[in-house]
Amino acid sequence: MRYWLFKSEASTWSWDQQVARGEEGEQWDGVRNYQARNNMRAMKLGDQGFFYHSQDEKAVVGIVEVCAEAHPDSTTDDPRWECVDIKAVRPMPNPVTLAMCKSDARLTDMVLVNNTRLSVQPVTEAEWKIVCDLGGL
DNA sequence: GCCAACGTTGGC
DNA sequence: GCCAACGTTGGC
Repeated sequence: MRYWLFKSEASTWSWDQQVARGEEGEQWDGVRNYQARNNMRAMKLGDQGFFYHSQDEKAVVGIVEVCAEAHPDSTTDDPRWECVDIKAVRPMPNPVTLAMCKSDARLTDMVLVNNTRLSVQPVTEAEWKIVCDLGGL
């Protein structure tokens, strides 16, 4: 089991929209970045991920699960781009903000803190537990 | 709204 | 294969 973080602007695709998709989930399309795509290719069914709202909220607002492994991105004909499907698992009782992550000495190596522009990121097990703890899970 | 960081593109 | 130019993202 591995852990990930999915970043989205709430105005483009929000946690509420993700929740509304239910068990069916939704493909995480539109990624046009090799690093992010490679991360998605590495995902396995059942892997867990954080759902992060960038721009306005800048916080981890929920937990998602990979419900389909990498497949072609239906929003483009370009065969280079693939995506996974994810479904909402549960909301964070208390959203974990970027500021909280930055100020926590245990999270200084977190990709979210160091590479703000990567939209699909790996999260270590230790980081996962810390963020879940901060979020009230 | 600005700007820094970073990825991608294209000319050479 | 290098590097300058450009576009995009996202924090502030």
